[in-house]
Amino acid sequence: MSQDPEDVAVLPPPRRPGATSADVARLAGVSRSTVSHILNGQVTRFAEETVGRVRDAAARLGYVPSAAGRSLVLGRSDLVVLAVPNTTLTNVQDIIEAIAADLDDLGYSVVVHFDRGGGAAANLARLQHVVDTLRPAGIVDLGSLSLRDLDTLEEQGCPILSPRPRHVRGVDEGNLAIARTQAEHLIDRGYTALAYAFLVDHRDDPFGRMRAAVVADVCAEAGLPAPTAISVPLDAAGAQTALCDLLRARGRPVGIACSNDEVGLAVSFAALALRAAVPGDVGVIGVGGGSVGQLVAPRLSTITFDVRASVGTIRRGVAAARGGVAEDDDPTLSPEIFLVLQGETT
Amino acid sequence: MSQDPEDVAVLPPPRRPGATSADVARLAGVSRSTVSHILNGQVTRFAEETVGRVRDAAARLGYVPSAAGRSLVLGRSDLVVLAVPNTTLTNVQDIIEAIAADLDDLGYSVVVHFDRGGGAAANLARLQHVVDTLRPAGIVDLGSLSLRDLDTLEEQGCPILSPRPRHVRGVDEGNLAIARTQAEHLIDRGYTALAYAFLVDHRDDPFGRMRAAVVADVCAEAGLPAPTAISVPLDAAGAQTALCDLLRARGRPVGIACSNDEVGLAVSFAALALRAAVPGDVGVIGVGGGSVGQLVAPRLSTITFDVRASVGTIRRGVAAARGGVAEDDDPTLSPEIFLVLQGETT
DNA sequence: CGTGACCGTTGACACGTGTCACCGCGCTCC
DNA sequence: GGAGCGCGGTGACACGTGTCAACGGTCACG
Repeated sequence: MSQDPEDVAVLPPPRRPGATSADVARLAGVSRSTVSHILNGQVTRFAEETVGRVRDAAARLGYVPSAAGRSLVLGRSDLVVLAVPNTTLTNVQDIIEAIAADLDDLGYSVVVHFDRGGGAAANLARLQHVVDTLRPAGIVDLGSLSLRDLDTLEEQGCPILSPRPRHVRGVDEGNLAIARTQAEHLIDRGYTALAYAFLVDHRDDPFGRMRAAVVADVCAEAGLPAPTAISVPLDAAGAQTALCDLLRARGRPVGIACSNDEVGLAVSFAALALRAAVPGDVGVIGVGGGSVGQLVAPRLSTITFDVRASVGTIRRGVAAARGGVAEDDDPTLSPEIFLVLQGETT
Repeated sequence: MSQDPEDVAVLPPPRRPGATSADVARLAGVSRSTVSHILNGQVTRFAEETVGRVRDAAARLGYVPSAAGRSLVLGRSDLVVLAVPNTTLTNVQDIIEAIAADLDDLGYSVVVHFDRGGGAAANLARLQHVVDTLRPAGIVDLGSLSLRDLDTLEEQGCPILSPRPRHVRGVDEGNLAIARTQAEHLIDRGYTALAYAFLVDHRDDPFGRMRAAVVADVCAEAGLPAPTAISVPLDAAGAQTALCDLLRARGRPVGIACSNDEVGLAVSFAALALRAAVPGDVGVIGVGGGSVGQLVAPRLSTITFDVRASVGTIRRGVAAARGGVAEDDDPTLSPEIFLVLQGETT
């Protein structure tokens, strides 16, 4: 403090530590308020020459506003929490990547929050803690939260950027729409006997049971007999045994909704080995949208997220939370359509 | 402010807004400093009864410290930036999930940062911006950064939690160790003619070229002829054509390092269709560790990250950055071993 | 000439936290 | 009986930002 301020202005550290807005103000010869206003877009209220000086000083110092300072005064951060369900969607990486890229362009950073074992209540509590701590600008839910959870979080002032899930009868978990879509697809293809294939030896997954329950609901709605549940191990012999038992019990044709693409491929391979026609004798639909499923013959029918639609919807959610409208809003993107069918061949 | 403070203490909002440490102090009848000290572990310096009162008050109010406030005063946040390379590692989701879970237990949140098109310099600049803004507690690199990038970031006071990549001769990109491991595996298996299979029609990927260059280096070191580069489309017919051309040019046997598991499976299927023995006439190794590769016969040799080792190493890095030692440090986890071979059958 | 409006700019406050230095008190020891 | 010491606890500051209210000056208008 005994140092001449002029010295500080004469020797602007070009890259060393994080320059503050006070440094910018000093270098530009204005007050810190002015810097803050100009750098936040209040340009019209200042002389053009001042705006130039401030911007130049900021650029010269490599000034980057501190997220901590901003969050503190604004009461919310520039973070978006991405809630990822504990499911095996093969292209989850692509989805996260696309969302992160889009939000990055908008100036947000993405904090990932994965569901973990311990039940829905524990996961909500963990998410709650993160929200309380980080005060994020919003939450994007990939199907991990129930409608009630979403409402709870929104009530606490944390906007939900993702669309409300398509309503599923009897349940409120968004990702269960996957199971409904699977069942409806198989029924559309003419299968009147359905089965649900679990992945044997998978980590504790209350999820699978709920999906199977949704398939049962759809069958009941359509007046079809209740689906059979089978467990499929991820090896050729085991899968054949499981499928063989199913065919003996239910006869042909049978449509099998699988808990993921790996199970779907195992079932599909097993059917071919058993000389069953796919599709025809056996209908198969997976979940995940993995590229391998599209590599084999016949291509595996599978369900995945529509990355483009979800990104567009989230972009719209961000704009709404900001109180504006997205510049490049694409009205053809329905906020309801999140799931998409790939390779409708099995 | 005209309100009696007693009133505030009598009506503690149980869940409504984010209670501050001042609220806790008021309710417990102590100063804010005391609350801060006790809640940060300075327990021995206070009377047991006071500690109890403070903790009770904090619990009753559902107090959660503000990340913004902490970050501001500490100069660093409780965020960890995870730099994800633009590669098709099938199990990247698992890796992210495992790392996020582990860091979550340690009290950190994970901000994902994906490589995007635009080149290494642009990606580094984006990462730099995030680091300047967020002041993260550390960076975990999954192979996106060069050694020089890592040094640059560490110099700026942002510790690198992930291990320095195994040194690869002539290059400094960590993920290129993948290509070296692939090549060495094929050579170990007795193949003296090598090829590198690109994914045709993939997004612009300077990555693939560099991997192929590493394979060429390994061949040169081992005194083998330079590898052939082929492009493999993800359909059965196209893959067969590509493989057929290769076999005609190079003869048998040939070991093929593939840019990912999908290419590996395509090559493997094509070889079987061409009545070539796998392994034997054709050796195949992919990248990604996808479960489908382990489902088919023969199981695909593939390279993936050792999730357990990487998590252990990162945990150690966190402890080191904190200036302590991880409680449950497992000394059997070498910080060098990140890559692991799965299903060594093709 | 007085009053009001407008322009460009600024001072001051609040946000919530961690921590350094300090304070009072009761006890012990010479 | 006074000095010293440890215990238990606290006041005050700093961190970096956004924004409200207010400032001085100039110009137009009555």
